[in-house]
Amino acid sequence: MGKRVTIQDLAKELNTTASTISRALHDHPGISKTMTKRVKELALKRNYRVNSVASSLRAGKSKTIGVIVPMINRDFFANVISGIEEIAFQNGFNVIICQSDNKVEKEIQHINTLISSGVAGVLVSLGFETSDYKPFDKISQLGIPLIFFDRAPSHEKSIKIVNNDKAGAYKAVQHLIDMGYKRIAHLAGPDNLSLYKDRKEGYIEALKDHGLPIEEKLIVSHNLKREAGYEAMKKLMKYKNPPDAIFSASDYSALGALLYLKEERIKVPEEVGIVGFSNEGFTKLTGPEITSVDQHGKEIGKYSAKVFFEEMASDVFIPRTIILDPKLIIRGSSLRNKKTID
Amino acid sequence: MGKRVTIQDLAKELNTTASTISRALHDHPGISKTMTKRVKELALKRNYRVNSVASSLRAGKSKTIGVIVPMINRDFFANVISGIEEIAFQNGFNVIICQSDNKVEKEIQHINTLISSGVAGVLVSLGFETSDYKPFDKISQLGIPLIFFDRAPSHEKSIKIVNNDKAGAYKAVQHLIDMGYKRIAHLAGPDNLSLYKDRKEGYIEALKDHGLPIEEKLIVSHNLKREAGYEAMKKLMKYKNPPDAIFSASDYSALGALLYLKEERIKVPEEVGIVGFSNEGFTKLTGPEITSVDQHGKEIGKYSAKVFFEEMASDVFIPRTIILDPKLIIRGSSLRNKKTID
DNA sequence: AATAACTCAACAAACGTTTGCATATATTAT
DNA sequence: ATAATATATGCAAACGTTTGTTGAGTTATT
Repeated sequence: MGKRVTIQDLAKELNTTASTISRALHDHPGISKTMTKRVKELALKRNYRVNSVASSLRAGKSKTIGVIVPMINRDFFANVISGIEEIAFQNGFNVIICQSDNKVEKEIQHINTLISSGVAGVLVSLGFETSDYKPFDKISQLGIPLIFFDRAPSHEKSIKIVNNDKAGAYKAVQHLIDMGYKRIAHLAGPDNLSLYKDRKEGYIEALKDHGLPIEEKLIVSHNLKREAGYEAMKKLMKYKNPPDAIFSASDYSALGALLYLKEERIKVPEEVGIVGFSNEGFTKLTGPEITSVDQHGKEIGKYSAKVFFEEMASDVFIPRTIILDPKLIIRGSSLRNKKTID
Repeated sequence: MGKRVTIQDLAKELNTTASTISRALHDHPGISKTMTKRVKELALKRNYRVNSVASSLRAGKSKTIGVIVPMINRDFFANVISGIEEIAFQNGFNVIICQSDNKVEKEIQHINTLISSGVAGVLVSLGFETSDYKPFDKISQLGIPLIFFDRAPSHEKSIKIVNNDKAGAYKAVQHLIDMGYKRIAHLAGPDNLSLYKDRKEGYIEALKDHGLPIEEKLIVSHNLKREAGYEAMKKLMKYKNPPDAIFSASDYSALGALLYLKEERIKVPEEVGIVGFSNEGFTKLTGPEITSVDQHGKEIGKYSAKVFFEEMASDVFIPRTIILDPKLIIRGSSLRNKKTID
């Protein structure tokens, strides 16, 4: 069980001091080429690794980025994380990932541990119960860059990387209209998160633009889960005048809706069309495959990380929002021959 | 942009020293109740957070666990990580997650950064190209507990938490035999990872125990991906005497096989039965749903973390293997009425 | 009353790195 | 030859926490 090699050890072996070793390893111009070479060779030979705890302490911050997401076992978040990691590692940073499980108290706990561990920045996607953003202020107050992605606060005082959810929703609904669906219902998420609000607005706007009426009872708020989608679908189909298409703010509830319809032997897409949101991996594995709005998670992750590095370099804080345009992936659940009545 | 509060700040405010503050916060018996109370109140008021970088440096190790996995966008790994986090956070630890993307060089890079960041322990699931375990020795040599889970080295000198893959495979194949399938093919993973070797052995043993012949050409090695499963299935079905069932070491390739069969209008499970491995989320979303072997990832994660804490507490290293029994989840892809010939 | 025992808090060092400043040697200019 | 400059290295402090040791003050013991 060997003790870890430090620059002191290297210094002793070369009859010099820690400062010289440190400078040599960092290619400081004040150190001679020969010395630099000797040091680097010895460091390699002795398998020296910088103690980044010590260097973080000295520097006042670490080369670590904290990421808080609701959960990692969602394709979208897993992809975002991959994107973040890619950029982070390129810059010699590593990443601490925290799952909030959509719970406010866990978010707060994670904020505290991240601050304690001296992260250089924090990237957050909010849980959908979070409406109080104060706990996050602690981070900014300490001068730690704070960047929201995907699920961001509704106010304008932060840095956000988000999808243009409204445009995505609009595309989805427009597509359903193009396919000839007339009574399009919406499974909506909680309004306190702007992205769900935006999806709903996109839905409404698309209907309006095409002269279709907005019916309150066709908009069902739910918790985005499969079960909720199933129940919502059941409820909707019990109406005297049921919808002929569903645009869901979540793939999971879209799947729930699909499962209900299959149980009831209602044909998809012939009788009812379905479009989901997020392009989860499973959407191309169902029968029929589910049309969905892709949010290119990896890109969002990369952007978020890049913005963090920008933010770290600059010393003025400029709130801003970067909006990425999502893409509609059309699949079987909404692809029917257009039935025109007129 | 407020400066961070330190114990020095608190000490100054209470006309005492940092050591007293530190001890008070840790309920050291040598500090009076009154003093302890005063300190804690002030700490709360000033929103003091321990600087864990400093405390890690002082302690010689941090309260962080490093986790290296091939990728996080797999249900199994996502669940393992959830399990690890749960136990870690209970113990006041946090978790750094690194994705190796199944690349050896990334594993090595991650090992180095984890050592640099002074993690207290490392939990690893190997990439499937890793056959040289030496890079991991560095970790143990520094006295850092190293625990493998799921994809572990084949040798006996490490601590591992693994599934009883052989038993899982045996159950899967036995089930296929029970269902009346006679020519069962196996989509095998690389032999250098014990878990794939074990799955193959379970397959072979089950066949033997039931008096079925082992045919080399029914065992196809592949890279576990969907595309490979598709191609393997295509190849197998071209034989003059094709298999009537597939036991795949991966759900993804099982899905690939299923997709090929559907394309060819070969009925599952009537003509060909399919069983996968891992119980990925999508297996219950396909048509028909795919029978699979569940590895209860969350449990593995929890075990791994617990073993790490045990290991940290003890000072003798005892190589050991903890084996969890996987469970067969029977679904539509293998559930047919038994056809007996005899 | 003198000493022992105890309680509480301060002192100081250490963890490993980085960096401003000082110093010593070598080089060049005058 | 001497002063000015350049080059290369050493010294020491700092980051914030923890902890062994010391010391002052108080209470108990004889």
